[in-house]
Amino acid sequence: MTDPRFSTKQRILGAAEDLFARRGFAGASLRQVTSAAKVNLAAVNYHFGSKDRLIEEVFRRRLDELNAGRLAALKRALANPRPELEDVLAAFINPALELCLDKEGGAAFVRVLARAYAEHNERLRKFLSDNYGHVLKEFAAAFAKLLPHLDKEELYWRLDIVAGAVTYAMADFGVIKRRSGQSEREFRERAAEHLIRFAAAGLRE
Amino acid sequence: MTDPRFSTKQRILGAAEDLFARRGFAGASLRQVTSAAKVNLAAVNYHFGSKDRLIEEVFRRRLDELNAGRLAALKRALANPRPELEDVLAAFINPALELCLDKEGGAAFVRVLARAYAEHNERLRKFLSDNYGHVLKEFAAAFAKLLPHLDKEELYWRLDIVAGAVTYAMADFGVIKRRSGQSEREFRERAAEHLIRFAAAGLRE
DNA sequence: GTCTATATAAGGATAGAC
DNA sequence: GTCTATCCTTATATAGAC
Repeated sequence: MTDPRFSTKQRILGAAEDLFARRGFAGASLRQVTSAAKVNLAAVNYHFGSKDRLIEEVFRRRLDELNAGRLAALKRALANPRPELEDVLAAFINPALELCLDKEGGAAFVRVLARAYAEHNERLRKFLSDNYGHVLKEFAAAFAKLLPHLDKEELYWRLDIVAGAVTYAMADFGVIKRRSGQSEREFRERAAEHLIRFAAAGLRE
Repeated sequence: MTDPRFSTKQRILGAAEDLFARRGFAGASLRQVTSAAKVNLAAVNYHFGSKDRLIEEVFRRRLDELNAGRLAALKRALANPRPELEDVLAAFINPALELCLDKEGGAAFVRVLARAYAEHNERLRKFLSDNYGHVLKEFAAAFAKLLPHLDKEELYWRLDIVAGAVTYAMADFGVIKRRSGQSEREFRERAAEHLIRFAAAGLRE
């Protein structure tokens, strides 16, 4: 009994994720969240203390796993004696793709992640940088090895562009719609393929 | 007297632009806007009718000029008998760059524009598509001519990726910081150069 | 851990004087 | 066109019973 996957806490996190994706952090109220989660309004403050802390927990719940997956995939890619640029890009992108496709609410979460960039919120930036900054560092080092013709500044410019393109594409902000008859999985996998090819070309240039 | 550039209406639009960029549409209240604009709270409803209509006017004030500039630049680029891919990309990007650099509040506006993508707001999407969709169509046609090896679906995928990278980079969502001693103009121009080179490589691939 | 009830602040919008 | 004052709704957060 009391399956932890459907605990009050998890239901709140799931509802918050969905509403933050659709309406933003300021746009989604705790009343809307608790109502969607079918829990009492007071439960948010009991379990999380405040709306800001709830927001952080929405990130932590997914990012711990996502970034562990990215690091593991990077390690596998670099186990190859001559890794390809595409492999490192895939190590970054594919775990996000799996999150989108395999986890309940995963697609909502990547949109929440994209919102975080737009927020420019210092508290949120610090939280993300403190907790997950090392992952970006490891990827940057791997790209640097594969692209020795780029100096550090040039490399960072391009990685910043790649990060933007990936974030935007994963969050499905674009105008391309899924064709009828095409599954969500097919659609997303195509998007990831295009993204990897495009980014690899831009990085190699 | 009564310089229209500093009218109550324009002051509200300027303050709204700044606050929407920094806090989002839901995150910035009309009280904050009118306080920053040094006008009375009731002035928003008098001049615009509602917060939603104010948001639309914030877009219209800039986008009319921005998109006219983009179309004019596209026309100039296509006047060349053998236009380069980079020229068409520049026709799209440079007017946004000028807006950022030369117009008071321009930098805030491009961030507002990026927020609009994240919103997925149907009302806002329809407003933007109705009023400025034809500009994107003209650019898509120009790219199609320059990239005959790409079928329509392939082309649209890539343009979607480019749009994301441009939006994200222009809104300054990335982690790269301006170096001390580097002017805002230098910094932004470098960003645009990198963006154009990167996007051209990804499109040609 | 979950509820009701409520404190307290802030939100958008408007009425009506000037 | 601009002001004050106010209506009404919604917000976050908490106190205290169960």
